[in-house]
Amino acid sequence: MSESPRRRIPEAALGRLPIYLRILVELGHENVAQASSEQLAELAGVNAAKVRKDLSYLGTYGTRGVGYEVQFLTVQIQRELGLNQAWPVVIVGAGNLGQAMANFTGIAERGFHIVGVVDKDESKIGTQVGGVSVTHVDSLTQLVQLHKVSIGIIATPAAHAQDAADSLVRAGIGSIMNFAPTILSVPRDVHVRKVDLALELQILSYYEDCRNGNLREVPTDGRIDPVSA
Amino acid sequence: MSESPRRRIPEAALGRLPIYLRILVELGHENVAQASSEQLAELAGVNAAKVRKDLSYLGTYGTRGVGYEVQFLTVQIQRELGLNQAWPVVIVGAGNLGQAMANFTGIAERGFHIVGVVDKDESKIGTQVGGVSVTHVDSLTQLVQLHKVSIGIIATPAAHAQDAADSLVRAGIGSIMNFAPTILSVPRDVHVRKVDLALELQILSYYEDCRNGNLREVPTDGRIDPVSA
DNA sequence: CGGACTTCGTGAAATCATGCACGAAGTAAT
DNA sequence: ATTACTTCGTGCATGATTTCACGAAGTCCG
Repeated sequence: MSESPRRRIPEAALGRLPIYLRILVELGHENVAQASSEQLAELAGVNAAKVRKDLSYLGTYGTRGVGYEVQFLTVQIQRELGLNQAWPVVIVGAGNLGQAMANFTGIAERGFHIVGVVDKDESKIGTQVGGVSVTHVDSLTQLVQLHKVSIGIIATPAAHAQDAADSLVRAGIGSIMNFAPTILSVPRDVHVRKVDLALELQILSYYEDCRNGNLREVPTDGRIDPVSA
Repeated sequence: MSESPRRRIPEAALGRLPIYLRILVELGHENVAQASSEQLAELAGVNAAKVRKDLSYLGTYGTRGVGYEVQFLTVQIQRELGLNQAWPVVIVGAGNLGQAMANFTGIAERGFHIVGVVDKDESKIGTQVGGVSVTHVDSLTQLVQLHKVSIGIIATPAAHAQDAADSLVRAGIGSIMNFAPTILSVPRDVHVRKVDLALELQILSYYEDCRNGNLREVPTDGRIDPVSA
């Protein structure tokens, strides 16, 4: 595995890399030079073997008997995630969520740059949101091409999400983060990640309902009976 | 219609039930009486066999040769998810995200009720957010007990998220939705779901980087070579 | 009624993810 | 150099999830 280990990283592992990255950046700020998989696992709330396996997809960057170099590993993960550039991002929908995303410091801190917020509602156009002024959705293509944007965020009501997606795709975007509770249909080569806030609450509702004695055999003990119908 | 054969639903399937539910509700609004697993799969963007298996965890509610009754199945999923009651919810943090969540209609539409928003910043206290006025975080316990709240949302900066979690746990909450990019430490019986917005963007960044032909060589010596296409 | 057709429910195979356990490779100290 | 100790990398077993494929159970129609 010396030359070109550009194997694809499994989804599950990929989803944890940003977590390790955040932890490493924090450790760096505290001037910690090295960290073992054990320590990282502790901070990430996972198993140490998992940390090692996840990191092994990037290459063999650890030192046995010592651990990982914080600075070095930070850079490797950033590079792997494509974070050695500032990605320009557009937001479609200047409602509460769109505004929240535009103002979200965590996004800017991690190297994403909101270059535009568009909406179809005339009353919102011209208002300042997160340092940019809202423009009409018709300006999307222009915006995308001008700033070479490849990531779009859909923060519209569900009813307009597919329209928003179509506009983004037409404008030439390659990846979409979708907050609307809708299954978008997009060309195969466009990547969509959905974030469904109500869905998350509904899952919590399930667990709360379980806890409240509405019995469903919770997973605390391990063994499950094959109950017949 | 045997007595509830409530075996535990696998996480993966549980995560899709809210999607089926949304689709069924929509179909109901369009006065569609029945739907096959094929149709549901199409609308949910998944495989038909998966739909059937997922639904089979609830019981055998389909009719062979016909499909599923939309109204009936809707109710069954709601019941399974514990959505036959309106869950009161508190939000900790009245920043952009907290406000967006408080105002988010999708949440109210699905039977969740924001009964309070708290913050530690004096300047925010008293302001109206999503129909309630922001109170001090010290009033959390009172709020939780008064409204019998069991679900809390953390929308604070990362630095205060653990404090927020501690307060919620002390107040007696059982489930937490955490927007802060932090691993919370909570008692074992408290359920946490994290929603990490920057993380999602970082994953999109990875795929965009792949798409851009950035076939990253992984040098074992640590040299970083910014390969451009 | 019977045969053609539809669609569910589910065992079994295939795929993916996790966690253990151990050898390999390093450090530290004598 | 040797011994003791640490910690990585990974093969392998186990578990979870997805997908396939097919029998079972229903509808429809002549």
